[in-house]
Amino acid sequence: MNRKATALDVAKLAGVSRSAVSLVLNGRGDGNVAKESQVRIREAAATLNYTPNAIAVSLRNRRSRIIGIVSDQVVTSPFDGNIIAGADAVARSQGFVTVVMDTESDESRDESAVSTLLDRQVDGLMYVTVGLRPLHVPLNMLRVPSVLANCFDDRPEAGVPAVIPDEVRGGREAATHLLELGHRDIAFLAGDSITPAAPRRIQGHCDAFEAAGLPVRPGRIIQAGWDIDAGFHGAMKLLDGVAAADRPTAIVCANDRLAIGVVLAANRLGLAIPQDLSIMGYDDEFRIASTMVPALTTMALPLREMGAAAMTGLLGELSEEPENDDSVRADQTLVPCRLVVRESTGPVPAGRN
Amino acid sequence: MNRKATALDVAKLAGVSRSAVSLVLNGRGDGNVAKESQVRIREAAATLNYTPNAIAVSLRNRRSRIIGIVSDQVVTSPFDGNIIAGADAVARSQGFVTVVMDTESDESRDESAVSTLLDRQVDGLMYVTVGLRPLHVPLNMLRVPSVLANCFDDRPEAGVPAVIPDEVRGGREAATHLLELGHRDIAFLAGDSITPAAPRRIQGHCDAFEAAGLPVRPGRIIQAGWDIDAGFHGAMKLLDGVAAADRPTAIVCANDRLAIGVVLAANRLGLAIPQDLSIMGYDDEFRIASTMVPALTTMALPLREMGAAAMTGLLGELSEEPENDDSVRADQTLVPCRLVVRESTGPVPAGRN
DNA sequence: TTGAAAGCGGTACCAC
DNA sequence: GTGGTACCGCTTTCAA
Repeated sequence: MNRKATALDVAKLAGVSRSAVSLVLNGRGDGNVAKESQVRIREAAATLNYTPNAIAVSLRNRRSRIIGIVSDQVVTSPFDGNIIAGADAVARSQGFVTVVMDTESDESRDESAVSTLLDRQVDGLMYVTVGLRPLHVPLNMLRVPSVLANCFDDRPEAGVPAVIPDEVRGGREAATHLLELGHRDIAFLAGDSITPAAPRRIQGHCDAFEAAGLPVRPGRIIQAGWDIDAGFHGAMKLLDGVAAADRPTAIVCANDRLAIGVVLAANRLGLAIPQDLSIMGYDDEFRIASTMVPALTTMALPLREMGAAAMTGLLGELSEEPENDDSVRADQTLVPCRLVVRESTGPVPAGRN
Repeated sequence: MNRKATALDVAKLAGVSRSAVSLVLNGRGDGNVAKESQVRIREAAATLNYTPNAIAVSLRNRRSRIIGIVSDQVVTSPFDGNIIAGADAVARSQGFVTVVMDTESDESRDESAVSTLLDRQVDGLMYVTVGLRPLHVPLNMLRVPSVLANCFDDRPEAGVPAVIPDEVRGGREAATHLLELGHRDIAFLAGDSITPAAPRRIQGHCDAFEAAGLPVRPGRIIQAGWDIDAGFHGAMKLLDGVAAADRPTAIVCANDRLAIGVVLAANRLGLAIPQDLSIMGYDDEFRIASTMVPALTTMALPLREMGAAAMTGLLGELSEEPENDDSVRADQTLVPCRLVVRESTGPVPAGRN
């Protein structure tokens, strides 16, 4: 538990100066330090188990190689941890470390979280949210290069790039999957519209019908909620006591938990899945969608990819020439979702196409 | 985006020296700096929007006020983020910041994660796991005060304190809840025994029966798995085609997802919950247990509390006199679980008690 | 090729 | 009370 070795210790042991140690260990030894010295330095460093003090390096270089991540409740929620995981993997691969501050959805803590991070001299910032949503970036976030993941600032002047899932396309491809299976009467169980994810998925859903030249039956888009019970009750409304010919043959849900509720309802009503009813989820929630009975066909959110893309962009910005400060690029990168076909969807029942 | 103000800037503006600024802003002004100067310094700091550079402070004080957290897959999993959240809340309240490195369950990355953290000069370390499990603490972890959360090192000489849930008691109280409702034939659906959580919960289960002077029917403890499908198939084995008098009247599951599977099966078999069958979960998984249909009675894991307790202990150790280094306290703190009664459990069906 | 020395932004000791 | 100054550990320039 004795103090860690410093560059000076290494220098002494190798019989050289600290400068030499620094040069060699940073790969700029050739042409500056004699070959023999280099070897001795390397050996000394190894025997002393020397690694540089990152704090001191940060202070000296005025770059901490720390990326601050502010999240609204990613850490405590079972959902989007993968965004952070994806981001962190990229950061780590480039010698960065991330420190995340979770505001637990208390927006009044945004600014102070960013301040704390700024005081720690983070080189860049990333704001991550659990669900897709618009927000006003904390002003002090603009002090360092920043990026938004799974959220966006819709004020055009904000100028912070965002990486978000292509929800419209996701909704469209989900519907298309079912249309191709012959379904014509498809219901959509949405969550509330507090997050723009729901309306966008619905938009895509309708787009698919329009492209197919088919109408969306009125009353088939139901705003229920996001949880199991909402799915259950929504499904009961759609199915319970309704004549077979008047039931939708497929239900697409705005997330996998809704889909669980729908399956629960179908089981209770004695409907076989997918023979009598096809069910789709959304999210491909870890260990939920794939282990359901039946396993859920779902639209996977590209969480890891989003995190990775956001971090890659951010780090890229950091290494660029810092001349072009005010080239306000308010990009918005759309990452496509991934259709995962499992057992809960199948051909439309005979006579209903 | 201009450079941040430094203590020197403040000193100049206030017409004093850096030392004075440091003293005042650290609350040791009285008795050292004239009242007027104090005011001027505070004003100057405010107008310049000065906050100290944490990196510089760390270097000088040789304490970074950073706690490193190594997790096996907490971040990406939907489970134990709350351990980290609880830990982080405590850390933040004392001016610490946490940086978590997720090894994504690759144990070979343990050492390097710890090294990275150590290079960053963390003041302490915490190791968190998703499921309760024994482990060998990475050796270099012993270089700074450390704590384990939801895991433990069973080598007596390890000497790293651990905070874990009281699983035995949890299993006992779950069984007791059902026994009190009159159930006598209770099945236990366990996960695999890779994690000691399962055997401990089973242990508690059997303890409760023994305390009640009742036998556990043979074949009623089933090792299934941890996911929805395992619950489904386990339940089918227990219930499908079995005479009513020979069916268990209650099933307690080793987690909430197993319970979902059991409900799914019950629904399919036309069994009403809790009238025909009581079902218990374990974990009180966020937005799962409380929104199931019916809402699940479950045993809540004290995740936040564990994280908070672990961090509190760790920070306490940091502020203690560092004289008593080798007082190898291999404590193990057991945090009790919390019974949450909802709708999925009820009195035993008539004639089965 | 090498080493001395100047900071990076603070803190804290020590004369005055 | 006050300001000068050494130092935390490292990088980098510059003179020898």
